[in-house]
Amino acid sequence: MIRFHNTLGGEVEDFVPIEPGQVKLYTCGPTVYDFPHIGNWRAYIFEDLLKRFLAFRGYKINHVMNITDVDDKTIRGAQARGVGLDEYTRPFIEAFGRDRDTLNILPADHYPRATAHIPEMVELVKTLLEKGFAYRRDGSIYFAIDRFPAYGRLSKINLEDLRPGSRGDADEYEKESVHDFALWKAPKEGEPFWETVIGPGRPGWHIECSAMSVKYLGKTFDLHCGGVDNIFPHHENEIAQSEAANGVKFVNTWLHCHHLVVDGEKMSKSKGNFYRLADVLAKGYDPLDVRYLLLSTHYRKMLNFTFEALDQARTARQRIGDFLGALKDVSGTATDGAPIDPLIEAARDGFVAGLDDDLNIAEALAAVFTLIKNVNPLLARGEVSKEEAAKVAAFFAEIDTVLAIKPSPTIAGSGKIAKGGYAASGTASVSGGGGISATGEALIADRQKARAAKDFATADAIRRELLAMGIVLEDAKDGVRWKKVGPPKG
RNA sequence: GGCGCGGUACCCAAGCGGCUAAGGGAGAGGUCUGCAAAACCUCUAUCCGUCGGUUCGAGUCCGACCCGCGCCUCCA
Repeated sequence: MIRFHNTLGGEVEDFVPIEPGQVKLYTCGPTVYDFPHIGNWRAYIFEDLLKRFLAFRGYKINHVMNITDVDDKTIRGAQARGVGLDEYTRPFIEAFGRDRDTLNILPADHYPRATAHIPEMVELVKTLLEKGFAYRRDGSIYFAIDRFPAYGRLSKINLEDLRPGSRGDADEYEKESVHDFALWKAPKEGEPFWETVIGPGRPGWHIECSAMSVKYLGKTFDLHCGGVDNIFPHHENEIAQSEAANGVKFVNTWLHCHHLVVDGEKMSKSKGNFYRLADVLAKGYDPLDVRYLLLSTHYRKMLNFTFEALDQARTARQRIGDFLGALKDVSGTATDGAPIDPLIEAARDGFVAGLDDDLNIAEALAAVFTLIKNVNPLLARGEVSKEEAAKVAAFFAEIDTVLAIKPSPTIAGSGKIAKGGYAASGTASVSGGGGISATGEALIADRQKARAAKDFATADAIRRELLAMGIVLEDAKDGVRWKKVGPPKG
């Protein structure tokens, strides 16, 4: 039984989907006014883990992720650049897709864009007006919070307790109550707007998620995810709009992932600790090492991003890669060592039990590393048969449908991924994915010749040269193994 | 002020009432190796922010306190 911590109620509870075997999932997507930073990716990777694990447990998933392509920031950005909204947001949408693939995140089933769903939003606002939950003021339409008594249930907020914030937003005209929020914003000079039956204007921030989720998932669906900062007001407002309009429960389970901080502090451009994915990759790190790091801390815990932690993540992932390489090299037939099957089963049980428990990734990973720890000694003593090694490798392939931290064939082909290759003794013909340059191959071959001639000075010089190229050599009994490594530690 | 999160070894991080406190990284010694690397073996928290309490028994429950952090209408 899978259990999740539901923000609504604040407790870990059994997960029971509305339709057996099916999960309807909505995750808050990017506002495409800029490139995402690694904190955004932390959230998307958490959602990917969630999704992959649900699939692993046999669920079919219908995943919707919105693309917010009209809001204050996209409008401001487009104006500043003197281009249309569509032209302004397009590169960010494309970059989002690229980075998502780079991080091995499965695409959603639907990526509805706000600008493509104006009629649905208008319809929803119309319903709210008709039902008396909304009112007009100076061309804008607001949601009247005091008509929705359940307001504040998700975030456990009492409106009276809210610290009165600065109310200098020029968009806010006269509202009945300070906390009422805009469903529809009156047109302003120079801003894009739509002519609709509820009047000209553009949608408020929250309405798109309510309108698009109902379209693709129905009035009530299973899971809604986002960052903790979305709890209030965004998700609170979504609940108010959706439940007021539809008269039924909006979402059964809310999952919120905690923030990522850098060196213990919130990322900010002024502090110089603000990283986008490209900034990290530019330092030579493998994107899947980044994925591993962002994945390996429980989603409800604040994640402190440091390059030291990234180095540790890389090493941990390397240990898995080395282990898989060693499995590949097993050629022996049989053995009377300890049986492998129980070790694999124990690992699988631990892995599933961990993730079943509100995605306890640490427990799941511990089970995986324990398997490595148990099999490596057998490997070292030559007590693993080829068949057994294949079984262990198959297990890793199985769990990697969830973790997705191993080089995938497509990305490995680009040669960016640290992956063990293997060169038969003396020939340096490399096999296996990962790719290595022709000069690299030639150097390995030269070094093998030098070693055969006991010219160790030359051999070591070549090894250093390859290291400078980011290639580490490991001399094994039956040949030389190479792997690519990232930037130097420290 | 309100709501919430966290403080477990040198670092990261599980455990949340009961065997010798997971796992990863780093470090020390050893085996293997031409040397390395990887792997293996051994070691590295009598103790889980502090002080009380409950209990036969507490990082694990209760209370108080001390730190660090997040949100309170831009924000994953």
